[in-house]
Amino acid sequence: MKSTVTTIDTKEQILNVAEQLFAEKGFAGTSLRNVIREAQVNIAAVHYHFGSKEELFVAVVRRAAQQIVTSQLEQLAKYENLDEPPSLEKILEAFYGPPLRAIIQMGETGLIRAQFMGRCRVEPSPIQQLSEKEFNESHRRFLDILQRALPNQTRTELTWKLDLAIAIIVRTVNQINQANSLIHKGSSEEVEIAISRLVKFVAQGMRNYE
Amino acid sequence: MKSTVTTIDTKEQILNVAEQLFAEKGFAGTSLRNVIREAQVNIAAVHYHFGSKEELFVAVVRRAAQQIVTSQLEQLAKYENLDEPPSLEKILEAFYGPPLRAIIQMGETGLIRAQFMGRCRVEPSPIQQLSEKEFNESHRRFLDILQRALPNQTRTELTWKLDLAIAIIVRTVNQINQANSLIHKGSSEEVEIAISRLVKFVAQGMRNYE
DNA sequence: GTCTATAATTCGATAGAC
DNA sequence: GTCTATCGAATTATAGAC
Repeated sequence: MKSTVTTIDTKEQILNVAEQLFAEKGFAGTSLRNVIREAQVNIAAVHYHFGSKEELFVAVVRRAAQQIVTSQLEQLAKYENLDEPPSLEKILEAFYGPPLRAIIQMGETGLIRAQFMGRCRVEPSPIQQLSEKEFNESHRRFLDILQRALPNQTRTELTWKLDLAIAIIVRTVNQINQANSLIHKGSSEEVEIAISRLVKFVAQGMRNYE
Repeated sequence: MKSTVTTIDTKEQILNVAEQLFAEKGFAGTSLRNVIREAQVNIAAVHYHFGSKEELFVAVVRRAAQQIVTSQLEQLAKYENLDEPPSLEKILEAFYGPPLRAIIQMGETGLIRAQFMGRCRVEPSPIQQLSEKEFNESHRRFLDILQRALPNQTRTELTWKLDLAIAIIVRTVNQINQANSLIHKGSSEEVEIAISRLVKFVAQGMRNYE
């Protein structure tokens, strides 16, 4: 079916360009004209495939979030059914490792995705809410297992610590390739070192309590 | 001089409303017409007092950043001329304490300021650069004294750790009053507890190295 | 599914009267 | 210093031909 292929290409082309521009300029700072110019498609194609600017944004969020969440939960599943809770370090490794490796492996596209996800967290209502919804289940399950690994800490305490852990990974991936950043786009060994240092940095802060 | 008083009121009124709208919607998401409607001033007044939308943004940044930087450097000055470097905890206390206390003391206005400063960090070029410039000297001096307190760590390592420390304080103040957040707008005792927990959280991660 | 053409708003900025 | 009026450009979205 030639027409189907063409459609998918057009849709994906729009999604890719929209993700990049939303990442760089935010929702309000990106116009559909910017998107269609770079994607080399017609303005009407956006409305035909997605309906509106906001629905286009939701589509971009869905695609990005699902990949991250799926890889995280895949790692987490190994631990959830064990009698013994895993160490805090293993949990953080399951949280940080998959998205970081995926982003690095994707190259330039990964950096765009990282920037996009970070921007979602500071978008005004209702854009931010649309994106956070995609992570709800993942965050709840990570909190559950954190609770088992750190039984002396309250749910509230673990919640703001996980929130800070997210802020840290978001900032880290957004600083990739910046001067003096923890990670520079490069070898997979460098990524593993960065992950272990991030895990160490955060684990120290999370374990501490009172 | 009545006219002077009126002028200052108009300028400050514009600054206050602009800070709130920039904080909520970002630079691109805020129109000058939104500002003048809420500030109840004339559209031409904005251009008369500030010149352009971008110059208005710079004026808002200046006012917000200078207050934070001044209070931080005031604390830091006590340590810079000592022979013995202060402990890591004391440095972080000087970094986190003054802005956090100021924001809490300002009430609703402080929350807006916090949101605004957080948003500056994710604005696209050249907006972000305009705001980071205001913090350059402060960050350099904090790095210098961190270097003395943690002589075993490289400048690069301390740089990304300070960057994460900033990401943490930014996220924390932006989550004030959210469910399960570390701080809820309230008593000054609660603020001091929050500061010490934040310091503890970050100090653990920063001290660790290799 | 893709295109052109255009409707209907909204934007930043300015000229000029007061 | 403040106002009205307005320009020129850009925006989202849609109608209708192909």
